[in-house]
Amino acid sequence: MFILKEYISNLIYESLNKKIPLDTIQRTTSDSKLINYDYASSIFISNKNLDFQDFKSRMTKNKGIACVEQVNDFVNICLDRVFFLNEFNIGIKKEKKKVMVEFSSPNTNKPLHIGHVRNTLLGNALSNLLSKKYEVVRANLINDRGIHICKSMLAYMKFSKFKSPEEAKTKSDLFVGDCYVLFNNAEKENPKIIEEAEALLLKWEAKDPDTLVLWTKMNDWALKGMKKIYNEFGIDFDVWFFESEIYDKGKDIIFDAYNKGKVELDTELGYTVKFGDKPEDYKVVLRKNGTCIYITQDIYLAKLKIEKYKLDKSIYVVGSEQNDYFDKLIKVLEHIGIPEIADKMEHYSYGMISLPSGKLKSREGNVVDAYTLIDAIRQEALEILKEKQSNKSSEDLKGEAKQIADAAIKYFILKYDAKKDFVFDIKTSLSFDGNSGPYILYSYARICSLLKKMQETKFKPLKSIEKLETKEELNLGRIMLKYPDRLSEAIEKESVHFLVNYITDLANHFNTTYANIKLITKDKEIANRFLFYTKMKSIFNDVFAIMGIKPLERM
RNA sequence: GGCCCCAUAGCCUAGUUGGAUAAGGCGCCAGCCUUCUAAGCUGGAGAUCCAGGGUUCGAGUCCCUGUAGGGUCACCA
Repeated sequence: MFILKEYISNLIYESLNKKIPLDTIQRTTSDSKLINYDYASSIFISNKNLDFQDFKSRMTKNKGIACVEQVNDFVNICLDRVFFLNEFNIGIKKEKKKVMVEFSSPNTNKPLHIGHVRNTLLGNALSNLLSKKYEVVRANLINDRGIHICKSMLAYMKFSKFKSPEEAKTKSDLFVGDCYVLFNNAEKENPKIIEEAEALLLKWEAKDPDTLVLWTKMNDWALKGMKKIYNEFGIDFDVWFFESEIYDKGKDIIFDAYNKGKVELDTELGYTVKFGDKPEDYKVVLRKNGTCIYITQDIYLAKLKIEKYKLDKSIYVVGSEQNDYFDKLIKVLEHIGIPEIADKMEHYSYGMISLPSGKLKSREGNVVDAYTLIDAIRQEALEILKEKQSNKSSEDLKGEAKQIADAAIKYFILKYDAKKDFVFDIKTSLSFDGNSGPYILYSYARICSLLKKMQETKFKPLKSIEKLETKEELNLGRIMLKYPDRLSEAIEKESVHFLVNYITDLANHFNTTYANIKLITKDKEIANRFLFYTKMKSIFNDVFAIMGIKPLERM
């Protein structure tokens, strides 16, 4: 697969007789201004003494270079798009590197909410994206122990009107979440109830049989619901870590570092790493009584991941509210003498989702849980389908509505730059027209339908594309050729939204062409177009696969 | 208060190592279905790119200051 940026930069470099360094040859962006060209370079602005005519004559000798012109101080290059389209195929050169992406990582005391949905879809798409180039291990860390779990358990025993989700006629993870809300309401009345939850945690840690039975039961309820959502979104994990199995590990690492003098035992704070003299440079890593805190486990897990799975990189998809925490975690690892672990860790931070009413607060039940989101959007999709395909029963349309809703959610979540916060308003956020999941799905269905209609004409097939028939399709070809560049940039920058924007742009131009040009005409033209739009379809398929969207052949 | 993130049309966003006329969508206005799928397409109005300074041939993009918003400052996870 040609990455044009590299390919052309190299040609320019060669054609200038290597008078300037390769890395100063830059592509200029502003793609919308390059409709007639494929590539622009500003080298002649910063290197006025270069001989353009000489450059041009060398450059045009290369295969696939159609023209080289000087416009407004830029060197614009147009390619023989047909030549490159025939060379074009999906797939990027693999690199022998192993990357773990940990994402989703839910607590088992409450159901997944919109914030987890962002995490999960983002982590999944990032994994898909990186697996184009690297070997990727998908990991999920289940936060299945701790005081918050005990709160739900206690409330279940004391306040729940129902014995089970079945009895309450509610989804099992929502049921657990309801218990959590019950606890927090009770705590407002009686703050001392927290002591009972703490007592329950001690019983859990002492492996009290009755407590363990209840804990197992409620965790199963929570996990069952979460797995259902993973399943619906088409998300799999290769590795599951359970906090309950590792929460008290990591002490040895701390004690070892303590013996080496890297960790201090502060009589006030406990076992502490001190990067500097000020209190903000301290990080407690173990309680003074020797019991573990969260970071103790994280230190252990960081090491475990990298050593057991022989990783070159360990990515954590975790919200931006934990930026400082991850900075500290990495610093601690460096400081206690395992920088080789720290070096491989990366916090993939993403922004918060808030509701029009304000911040998400799951303890008050002020959340959009994943089911509410999914159900609402499916219902909406079904209504639209019923209107458009009134000849079918609503049972028949349900499957299609599901897929459209799925695409709408995924597009909506993935189109944003991951690091940005956004406000989520279920009524207005998930659009079915314009820049949306349904829009790219619809464009794809049109391409499929077009190809099918073309086949029905029984045209004489060609081995390769011979020409692009219209100005519009020449432009489409230009956009298609950018795909490898976009893909490699997206991998490089770990930015899924590059591709979401790209595919929207491609869909946009395709629809323009479709509306303005009659595409099924003479045999010879159909033969060219069939190959051309088949390639376009493969780009859609590739991006859909990364986004985790299942395409529809018709809608 | 310290540290971190962010600021682009009425609204939501893109703007990929600084480059040509700041791009798309929503909403608004005017059009396009007897012809390959109208969840579509065409045209129009709408932007002192938060403010001020700096670096540069050139700044939405880099640097400084300020302002607004968000995050975070636990022996919570």
